[in-house]
Amino acid sequence: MKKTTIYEIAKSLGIDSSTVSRALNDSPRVSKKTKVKVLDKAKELGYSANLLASNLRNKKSNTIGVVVPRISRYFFSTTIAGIEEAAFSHGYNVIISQSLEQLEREKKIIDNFVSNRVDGVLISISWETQECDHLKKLQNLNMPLVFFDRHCSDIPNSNKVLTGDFQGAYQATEHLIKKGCKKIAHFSGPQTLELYKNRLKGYKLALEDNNMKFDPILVHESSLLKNFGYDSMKILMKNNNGIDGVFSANDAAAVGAIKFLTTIGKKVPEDIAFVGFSNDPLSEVVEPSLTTVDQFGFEMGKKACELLIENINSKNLKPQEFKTIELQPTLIERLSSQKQR
Amino acid sequence: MKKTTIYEIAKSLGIDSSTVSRALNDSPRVSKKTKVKVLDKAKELGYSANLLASNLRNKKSNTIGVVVPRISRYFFSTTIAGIEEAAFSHGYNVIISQSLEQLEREKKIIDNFVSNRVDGVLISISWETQECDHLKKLQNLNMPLVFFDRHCSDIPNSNKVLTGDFQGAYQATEHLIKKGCKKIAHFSGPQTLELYKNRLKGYKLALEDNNMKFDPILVHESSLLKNFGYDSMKILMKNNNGIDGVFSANDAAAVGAIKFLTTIGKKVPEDIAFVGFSNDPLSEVVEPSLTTVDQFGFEMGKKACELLIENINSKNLKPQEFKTIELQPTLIERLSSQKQR
DNA sequence: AAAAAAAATACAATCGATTGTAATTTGAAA
DNA sequence: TTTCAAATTACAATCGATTGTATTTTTTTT
Repeated sequence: MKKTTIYEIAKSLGIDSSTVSRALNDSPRVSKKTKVKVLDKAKELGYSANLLASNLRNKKSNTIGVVVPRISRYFFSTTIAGIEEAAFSHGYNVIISQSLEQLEREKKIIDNFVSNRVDGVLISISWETQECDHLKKLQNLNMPLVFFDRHCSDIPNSNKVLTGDFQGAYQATEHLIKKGCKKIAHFSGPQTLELYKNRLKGYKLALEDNNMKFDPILVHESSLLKNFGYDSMKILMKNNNGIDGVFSANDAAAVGAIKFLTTIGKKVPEDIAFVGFSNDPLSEVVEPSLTTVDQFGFEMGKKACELLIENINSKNLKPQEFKTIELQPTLIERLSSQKQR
Repeated sequence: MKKTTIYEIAKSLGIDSSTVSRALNDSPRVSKKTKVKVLDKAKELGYSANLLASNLRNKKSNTIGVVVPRISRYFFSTTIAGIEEAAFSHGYNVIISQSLEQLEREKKIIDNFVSNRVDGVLISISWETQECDHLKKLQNLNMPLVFFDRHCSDIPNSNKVLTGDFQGAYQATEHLIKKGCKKIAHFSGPQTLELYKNRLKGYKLALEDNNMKFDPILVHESSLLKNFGYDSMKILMKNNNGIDGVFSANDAAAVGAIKFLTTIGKKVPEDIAFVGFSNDPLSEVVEPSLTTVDQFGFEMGKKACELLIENINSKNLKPQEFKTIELQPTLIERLSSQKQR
């Protein structure tokens, strides 16, 4: 079942392949009459352009490479939906690979993207990614690169679309304080990632600004999976140190913690109030519903992709000025923080 | 920043490009000595094979096209994770596009895949997809195609990886009956999709096998979003027809329904027991936790991708026998169905 | 040392589309 | 009708890697 090429069209019409090519691309150098003939014949023969050939010649693949830690994590899948949306409307394809939080895999993926000559790369780095030589290589190759959500502090000159993690965390913590919490714990994520550092900083500053002292013992660092939230809460309760609020750097851990409290008969928010981060679908469903910080994953993906495409188009035009877009998150108040004062 | 080609390597070593190519591919026709020289020079010049060129020549893109209705739906993102896993380990790239449940978009995506000469296509069709000419076209082009989860009854001769929807639904319904439910409602999805038809059939047969009469008034068809579950439950309760169990064709709708019952003070499972479908993360978190049917999305994606790759490799060897793999789902018992008899 | 066999390398066409340049055709002006 | 510019179309090289065939070099055999 060989596919038709422009040569077949050309031969069967007795004209040259270059004319066929120009006709198909609606070039002004071809007469209307021939264009019609070519288009008709193309349809008749079921012609479908071979983009492999076209891309080779044009040195452009119309493809964007995306690296995420894990596709099935809700935030990332939303992000991808946004990327897909923007890419689709600009005529780009999207290759997606997951690093599974492994640096080695991430490197392989990047190499593969280079070999496939993607026009640009969107990445949210893995936990393990500390030195970013593989990404610097991209920049040296002059290949547009945009970070989203998780970036490399190692590379100052780069395009990024981030959440206002600091502000979000500050708001979340301040919200708990306003609701009357006196002793607030924090579930934090891997400190290799800037974003968790920033959420921690936001938490810290909100405390200080409200004359509450920051106590490292109240900060639990983990991968923030649900069961870690459960376990962290257990430990905190065992030490029985009068905690009455928790700001969790993600929703899953908060949900785990709430589930633990339910098992021991503690009330949320009366005994302990909660704020999470991300607005995961879980947060709306858990009992009581979880106050959280919406990160706008879809918009982030869309913005990141648009920024990348902008970059692709302006390639080599000017010494690129790097942009950092920060999407300001919004606190969504639900029941888990509605403490009576 | 021009990229190095085999010609540069060849020239700088004073040998022919064909030798370089063979050296890079570790062909036995090249001496070890030259291989070493070539490899060294390649590294020195930062050579990265241009797969656009290679793919054109080899008529193989090493890329798999995937169409899903919506990436951010948990089941599909899990499925994609499975696909990615299998693809990665076989050296394939994955292009992902979402139909957003629109036939027109689906058609465009397929055309694009053909133009990009993907080696095969994995698809879970949209709601709107009833006639599948665009997919038949793929088959005519001799392009391997595997359906997963949602397939086209229109195309009998095809490869599919499906859930045992009938069996799952049967089990779920029977489970409710065994727990003592006497009047069981069913939330069903769009009947354009085989899978919802099958879940309905399973529900029906389980009733009949247990001498309970099937009452169409108890079947609510919707898109199964959370709020539809909420609304359906409201309607069912308004009619006050003594329902004491619900089998929902997905988890979101069940969660919505449970949330409604909470607002009117009805108890789950005491007053009304629930079983959902899919084992969405929500199902574990909702209060009470939702008994559901695990669909093994990851395995489905992996299996589908492996089947596709098998197909790609055996292309043209034999008149393809079509396979349908059915993954048998498992009932996960949680609290929402633990009714006292 | 010459002949034959084997190993290594070079030449050249190919995948399918694009594009600068050259050649031809068309139509208008003289 | 001739002339010249404009509109069409054809020719040929190119993108970068692959591969069958031809040629050269090396090794083995006699």
